[in-house]
Amino acid sequence: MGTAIGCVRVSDVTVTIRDVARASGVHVSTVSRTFSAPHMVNAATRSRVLTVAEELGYRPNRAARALTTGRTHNLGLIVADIANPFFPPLIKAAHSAARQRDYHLFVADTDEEPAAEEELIQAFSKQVDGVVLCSPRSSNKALERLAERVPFVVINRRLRGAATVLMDVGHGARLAVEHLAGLGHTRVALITGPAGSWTSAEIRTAAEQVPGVELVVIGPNAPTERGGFAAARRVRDCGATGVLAYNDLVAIGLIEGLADLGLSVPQDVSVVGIDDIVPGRLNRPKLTTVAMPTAAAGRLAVDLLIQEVSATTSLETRLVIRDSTAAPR
Amino acid sequence: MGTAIGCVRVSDVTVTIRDVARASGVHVSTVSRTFSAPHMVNAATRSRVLTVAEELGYRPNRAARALTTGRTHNLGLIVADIANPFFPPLIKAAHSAARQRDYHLFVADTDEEPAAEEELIQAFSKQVDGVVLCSPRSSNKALERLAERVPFVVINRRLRGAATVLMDVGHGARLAVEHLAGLGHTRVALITGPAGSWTSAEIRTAAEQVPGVELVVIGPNAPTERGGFAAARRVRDCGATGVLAYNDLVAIGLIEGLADLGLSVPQDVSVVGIDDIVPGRLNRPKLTTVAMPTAAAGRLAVDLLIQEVSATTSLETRLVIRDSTAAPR
DNA sequence: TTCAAGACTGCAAACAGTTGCACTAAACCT
DNA sequence: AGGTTTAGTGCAACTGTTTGCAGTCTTGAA
Repeated sequence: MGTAIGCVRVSDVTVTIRDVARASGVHVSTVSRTFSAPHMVNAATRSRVLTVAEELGYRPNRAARALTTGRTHNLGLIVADIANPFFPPLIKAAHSAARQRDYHLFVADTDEEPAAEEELIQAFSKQVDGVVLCSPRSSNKALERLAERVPFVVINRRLRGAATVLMDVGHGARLAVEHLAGLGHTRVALITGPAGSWTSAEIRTAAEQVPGVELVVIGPNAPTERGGFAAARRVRDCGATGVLAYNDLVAIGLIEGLADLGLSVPQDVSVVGIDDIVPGRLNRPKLTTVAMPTAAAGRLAVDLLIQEVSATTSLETRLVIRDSTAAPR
Repeated sequence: MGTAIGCVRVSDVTVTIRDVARASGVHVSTVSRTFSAPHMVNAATRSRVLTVAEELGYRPNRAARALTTGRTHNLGLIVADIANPFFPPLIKAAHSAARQRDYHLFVADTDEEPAAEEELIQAFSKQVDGVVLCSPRSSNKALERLAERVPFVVINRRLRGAATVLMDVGHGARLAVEHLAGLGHTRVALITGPAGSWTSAEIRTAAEQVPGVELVVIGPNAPTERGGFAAARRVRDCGATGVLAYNDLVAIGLIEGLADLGLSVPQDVSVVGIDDIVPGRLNRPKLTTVAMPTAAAGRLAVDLLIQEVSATTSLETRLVIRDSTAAPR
């Protein structure tokens, strides 16, 4: 303890509150208060303690503090796949919101496995004041049980009893189909996601409600570029001139698949994606898409967590029109 | 304390080692040992304690443990920009390596500000066993000072005294230029990065060493899509038929800029990028690029940190040939 | 049979802070 | 002047866990 094995650290001097107390001639409790309740200590004493602390290089030990206060000033963030372009903007925003209030952020990746999700929440529980869960895959029952161990807020899933941040994909999907209709497309294909996906159902219900367009549902499909690529043939065969894809990756794959069949976008087929991830913006043609407010969701989720308010919010989505949609031939 | 304000938690029962001890009729130290040194406790006692612990839902409190052991089983990871497609694979790999050894990972984003970097290391110091720093921007002096407070390993920067993980861009750049030369390109443009970038210098030196090609250096440029877009005109004017770009974003922007000028890739100009980020793989044409082993770097950095070995490693890069390069007209 | 060596387990002191309570002195109010 | 606040500080107990030391009980060997 103290002396590390292998790589020996030069100065293992860990300055504690007691060192500061001794050096500034006050009791430890006074030092403690200068940091956690400054108004309770005399201005002169306070500044003396502060300078001594500065000199000694003292920094309060948050873990030790957590032991008595019960608040760690840490938050957990659990996503399905850090490397999925959908998440990084969310993570970044969550981190920034957390930092602003002097919280640190644990980030974890479940690799799409529900079991890992529960395991991680458990493991975090004592170490964080709360966790934000993105599109959790665990069962309601499991989540409700876990909610007793640690407060959390859920993004992109309805869960009674837990604070919730939703992004209104349904609205976005309707906008997308209306956009296609407005351009003159009357037959629109919907490339759905995996079977049983909440988002996919949401999109479909909304899309079906747009008057004046005939909707051809193609699916289920893998929510990936390959999934989109594979769907190209069925799109061509169904005679649709406009397509709404489950997400941007699918849209990008689809465009490629269509190109393989000699169809170009947007001349022959118009394609709109969902999510507004970076690769879609850089794609050629630049993807028309439903922008999901991932950054806002991340920020909001940590704010809710920190303020311990239990609300359910639905964030607006919007349609970003770029180059992959045009009037039909 | 205990009772949360605002959102009241149902079961605030935090089961401690003492509860388990009482319920299983042994001393706390025995319970402690069944978890942290199982071989020291009798098999029968151990299993009794374990079942009781399980029943009560006991989980050791890592923060409390850290207080005596000095090891938090937490790691910090600091990157310049979480949302930059270069980093997520690295973060994911680091997380996975950490999890494998039962460590948790704090992730932080400096927003490209050196000050934030130092601030974050400070803030982490008591809470982690070490931090991995990606391409730090802080001064050597600042970093050396910080190294006394917490062990760290640096990715993508040489720093004496600190464990280091490098990715050999130079070698990759040479491979790229050789690839172009092999295709028959004799005049190759190099789109450099920002002035003063270590990577950029590295790339240039290596590229210059390839015999048989005339290198035209264009730069400095912003390391972004816009930077690449803006460089298109100069590429056309210099008469090069092959281009090595500072990174994939620049390459993608460049391809777009060239298209704007009526030049297509790879028919008129061959372009190779560096990094191998997802948007490059999804781009059309699919980008030929120098793959940086970001995942390996993240994983290795974490391993070095945990094992407290102070080495400096250089990871191989390799050339991934896709569709943005071809023989010149 | 005796003694030493293990194998377990308990005791209590850390670890780095926070906080309710008690105490002192000064300031305020009639 | 005497009593009552109030501000500032110290005391000590507490947070959940680890760990060196010492004690007890077996076991094995001489």
